[in-house]
Amino acid sequence: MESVTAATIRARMLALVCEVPAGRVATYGDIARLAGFPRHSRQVGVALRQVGSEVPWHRIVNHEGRISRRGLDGNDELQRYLLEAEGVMFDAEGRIPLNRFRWMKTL
DNA sequence: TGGTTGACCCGAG
DNA sequence: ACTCGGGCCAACC
Repeated sequence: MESVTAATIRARMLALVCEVPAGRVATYGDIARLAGFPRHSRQVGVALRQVGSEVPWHRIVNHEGRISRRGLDGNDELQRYLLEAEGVMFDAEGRIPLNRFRWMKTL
């Protein structure tokens, strides 16, 4: 058996992010759970931070359906722009209705 | 070597 | 709906 390294987990998470189709979103927790590490949701954010355009990072939102803030930088506005361009809609509170847009992985 | 931070989540009250 | 506390751990001082 091969040992499960941090790099392995990261690669697996990123692979799952790539599976999220346009017009749908997934939460950090969803990705962590699907990767087989239910409570490692923070690591999804860590992984996405260093990745570039090879991964649709904008389809990942927090458990409230909101765009997670990164403090500085206006990339969160870009994220909303990209999602709306794919047909994802936000309510008046700036949240995405997860019951409608949440991605459910199909076998 | 050790403490703090952070693109998070969840249960309990 | 909100607060509080615990969990998790790579990255960064």
